[in-house]
Amino acid sequence: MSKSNNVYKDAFNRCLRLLDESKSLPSEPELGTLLRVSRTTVRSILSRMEETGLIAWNKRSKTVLREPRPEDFFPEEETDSLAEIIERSFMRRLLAGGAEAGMQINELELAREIGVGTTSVREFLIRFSRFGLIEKRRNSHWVLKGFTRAFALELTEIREMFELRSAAAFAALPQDSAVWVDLDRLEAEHRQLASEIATRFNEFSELDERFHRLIHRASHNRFIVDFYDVIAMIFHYHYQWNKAEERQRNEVAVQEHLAYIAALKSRDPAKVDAACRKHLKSARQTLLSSIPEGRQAQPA
Amino acid sequence: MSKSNNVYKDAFNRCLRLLDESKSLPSEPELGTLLRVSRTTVRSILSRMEETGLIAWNKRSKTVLREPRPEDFFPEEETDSLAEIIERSFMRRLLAGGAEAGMQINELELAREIGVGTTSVREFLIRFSRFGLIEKRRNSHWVLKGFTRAFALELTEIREMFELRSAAAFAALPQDSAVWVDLDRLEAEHRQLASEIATRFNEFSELDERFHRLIHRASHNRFIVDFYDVIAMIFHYHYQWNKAEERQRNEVAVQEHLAYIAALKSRDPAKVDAACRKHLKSARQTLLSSIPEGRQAQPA
DNA sequence: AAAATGTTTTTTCACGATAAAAGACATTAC
DNA sequence: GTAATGTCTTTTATCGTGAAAAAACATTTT
Repeated sequence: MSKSNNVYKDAFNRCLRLLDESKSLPSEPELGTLLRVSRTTVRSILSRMEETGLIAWNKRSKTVLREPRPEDFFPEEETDSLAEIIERSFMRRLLAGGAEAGMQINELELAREIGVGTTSVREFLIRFSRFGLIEKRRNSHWVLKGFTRAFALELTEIREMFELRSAAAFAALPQDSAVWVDLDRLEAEHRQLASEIATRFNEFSELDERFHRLIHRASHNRFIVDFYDVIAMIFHYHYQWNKAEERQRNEVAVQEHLAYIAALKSRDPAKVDAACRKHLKSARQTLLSSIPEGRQAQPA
Repeated sequence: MSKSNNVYKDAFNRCLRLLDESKSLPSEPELGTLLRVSRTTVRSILSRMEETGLIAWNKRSKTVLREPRPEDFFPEEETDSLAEIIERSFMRRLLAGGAEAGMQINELELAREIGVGTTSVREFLIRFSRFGLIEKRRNSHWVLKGFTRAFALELTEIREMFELRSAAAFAALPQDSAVWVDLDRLEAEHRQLASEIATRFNEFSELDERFHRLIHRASHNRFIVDFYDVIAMIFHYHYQWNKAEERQRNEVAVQEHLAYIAALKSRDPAKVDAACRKHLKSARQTLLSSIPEGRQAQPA
């Protein structure tokens, strides 16, 4: 099978949404930049749009002929990259229980189960290993270390160390730095969300990530910035998995963020430290409370 | 070609060294544990040893017939894993200059140049990416970020954060913890090395790594422990590359380690902090002084 | 019956091959 | 002459395949 054309399909779908708004499309290179794909892919998209009667295409003129209909879109599941498919399958198995620490991971079995080649699974596992949840035995299998309380504590320890430092660096940034504008924008989005929290509470996780990434970037340290990928991954699946009290939790978190933003704007190190600690503490509580464990605490 | 039998060759060589000392070999499972390979590999080794007249092998009896000769050994270069070969080639190119930041890395070209398949190169790059020196453009090439001053500063910033914390945790460990015995042993090795520094200064880097890993382990945090891999990699190549003042540097470092060890044994947090800081500061200096750069400091 | 040896099966590692996607070069349009 | 389009080349992503190595199972030995 070699390679799926999900890049094309995904870009095609995104291009369809562009069609709505304009009566003619820009140049091929411009479209490529817009959709973040090469011109080769842009041309495939245009070809298909011409074939299905969406546009009339003649050299520079690309006139929109009709509104895109639902059936013009490629099915969502065909737009995912293999890496995404593998990650989802893997995380489902990991979180769906039966994933005891110490269990061994079989590349071949995983590949067969997901219906992909072993190479892709291997590459996924290597990439995934930096999250600290699996470990390779040289010349042999991978070992699952498990989504345990210990993992959550180790993760949050680093997170707290990094974020306190980043927040301090952020507050020390000169007044004319572009980040203050970004922060203002995020603050506005937080206020907006807070006022409509009853209906939009599930949009928090995306805002949360953007907010923390902005702060971490102030560290100007690639290791700190990259570590946020680990946190983001864990929280992403954590949110999907643990829906209990979601609205309540997010409402609290939004308020903590607003206090944290206010502290940053005050540029007073002590206030920043306090607000940051307070928010991180409750984030840790949330994560910990969602991990069952306690097994060793209940002897038979 | 599919797969080299370097595991077998390496284990064979190590087994030859075992031969020297004993007149008969232990059981197959025991040998497997000793050499850290499977029994399948052990049996291949025994077969060859029998063929080349090194041992007489009949079921449980494996009698050594003669001393191994130099020609019995497989050439050293055939015992390296592909990953090691690729890493060395890659680092040579990276450090041998001409590796400007921003340069793009071509998987196919690298693979051809080293004489290996693309899969191995891809997997290497993915594994290597966690060191923060390269970055992937989605669906496209890798970008070299370069072994720059900024890299060194970001790396040491994290290192210092982690090591100060680990050292504090170490000092707080109960007196009956096994680490104190390990520390005593390392201290003895340091004293030994210090007394013979004139001739053995090049053995320091290995001792250095073992010492710092022991300390980092006290953090009981996988992210801290794993981060030492980044440091170890950088220092490994750094030592190979920058031989200037090596003896002098190592002599200083050994003394700093001894002071650091004394501080740990005192279990006084303030002393530990001071000794740790002092050593880390000079480690940073050493690393920084070996990085040319200064390019932006000399405008045309 | 425990632990070794002997045999078979399964898994990992690495390759070459091929379609998708990117990129480079040549040509045309404004 | 700049910026687009048209065409061709190179690189990346993924698979199936086969040998090396591990692991599982069966048989012997002490």
